Amino acid sequence: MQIELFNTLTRRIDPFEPLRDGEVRMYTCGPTVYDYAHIGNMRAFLCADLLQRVLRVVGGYEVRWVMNITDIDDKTIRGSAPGSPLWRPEMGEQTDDPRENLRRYTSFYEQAFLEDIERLHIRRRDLSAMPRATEYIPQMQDLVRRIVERGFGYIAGNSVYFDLSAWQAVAPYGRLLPIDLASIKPGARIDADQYERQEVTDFVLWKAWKPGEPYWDFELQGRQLPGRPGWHLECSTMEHELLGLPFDIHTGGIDLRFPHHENEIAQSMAGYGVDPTRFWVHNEFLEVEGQKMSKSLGNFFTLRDLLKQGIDPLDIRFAMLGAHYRSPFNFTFAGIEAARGARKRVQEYIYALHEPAPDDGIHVDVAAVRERIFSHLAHDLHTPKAFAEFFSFLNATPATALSAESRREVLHFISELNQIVDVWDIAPRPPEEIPEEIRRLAEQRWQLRLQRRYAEADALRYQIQQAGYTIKDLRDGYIIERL
RNA sequence: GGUCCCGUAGCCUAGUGGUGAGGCAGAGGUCUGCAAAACCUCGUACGGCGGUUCGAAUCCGCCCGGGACCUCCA
Repeated sequence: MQIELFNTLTRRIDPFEPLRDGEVRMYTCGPTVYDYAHIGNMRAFLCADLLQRVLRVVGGYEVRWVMNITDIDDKTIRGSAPGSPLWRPEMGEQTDDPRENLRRYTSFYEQAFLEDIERLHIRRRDLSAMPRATEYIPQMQDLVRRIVERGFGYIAGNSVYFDLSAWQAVAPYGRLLPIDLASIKPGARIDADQYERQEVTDFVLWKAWKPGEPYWDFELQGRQLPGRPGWHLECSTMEHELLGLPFDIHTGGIDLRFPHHENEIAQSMAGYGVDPTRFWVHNEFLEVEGQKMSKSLGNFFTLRDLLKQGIDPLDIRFAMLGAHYRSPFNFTFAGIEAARGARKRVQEYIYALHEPAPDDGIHVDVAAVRERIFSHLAHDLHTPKAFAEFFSFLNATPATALSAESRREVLHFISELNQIVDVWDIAPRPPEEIPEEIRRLAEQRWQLRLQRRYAEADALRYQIQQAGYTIKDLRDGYIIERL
């Protein structure tokens, strides 16, 4: 099916075709591993995951998906510095080597991140690579060298900067977000990489070493410039190395449009001579109870915070997919509760599809429903419309009324849909592990009930409920379920 | 201060000029000894005030509220 995507570059929904036949190359700006990821970060990765799954399942493409790990920047350096309050015992002992400390610190949070995304069913197997920035230092240095050689970079104070005015003389800048060009101050430089979005200025490509910080040797134009890469540089380099330029789709949070992605474009074009990607896909932010999520408001959550509260990560996944990726998603606990109920309802429907069908079961046109739902997904990942369509179908088509053949077809379709949504179990209802004691009580109750000794039967049911199980009476028997 | 987005029934989420939107919660009903589950039925909502129009949630203006980027905790 033809996929269409909103492209930040063109500001409209464009039909998508990969540059190479049948294969989509896609890059996602990954986490900076300085702390546990929060649910706002998670939304961005979930949106990317949705996109790559829709490309595979609806578009029928092979997808080569790369998400980087930023393991060198101000925050990771600060966190791994000697005496840092952020250092945790699980990271081991701090050493005399800043680079080794950085490695221990970031690998701890990288591991935590991998665990987090796995819980949200962002599958490691779908990612063809998760490169760490520190493993591509020589390639980054090569890109800096290219940029300088072509006259778009210069050395100043042992750092290397991108010469924005030289660049603007030959190419447009501000393609992703209209930038007020008048605010550009010629020659002004920015060193900070704390997601530097200070001003439209010459941004740093290579940052000079400061005592105590990790550094890599770098020789440029006969000068020794020990230091580390600037933030924007890593993505430009790793895309080039792992996907090849140009590639198809670049995703990230909407905040990264400027300056990060804008600078990425400038670097890649200036250094490699290639406009790196054709589709820029940006997801909107997450809010909490209608407010910006921030530590000062006390509404700041990591995924782990929510798991501690007993929330099922798949309910979070389902809730987030319920909002369109270009709309703000309002995270509320009531919303998660609603998602839980809706998800469970579908799960029960799936279980019911596995049960024996009546002889007079009705037939449904599954192909038509599939077509409608998938075309909503194909049209700029419109999950809300797809879900509305899906639930309308479920409402109109009770599982219990379906013929055996239709049940198979519906099940097959839901299983296909679940290759994208990935929050349901397509298998039959798993047998409950019911303790012998509970089974005995339930059987006793059933016998009492057959004898119409209801008061005694109810007392037993109450006892069973206290033990955490519930009885559902059927026509000729009963089932026991865990509460 | 500049540029821009949003405000939909109790709660979420779609919908950009002209029948019904989807989910959760809630109400009534069928079934059941009772219940649970399942199934059926039920909600004329569009922040406020003006304006344009035969007709506005949808367009325009102002106001209120939330958010984004431009000036580092996404």
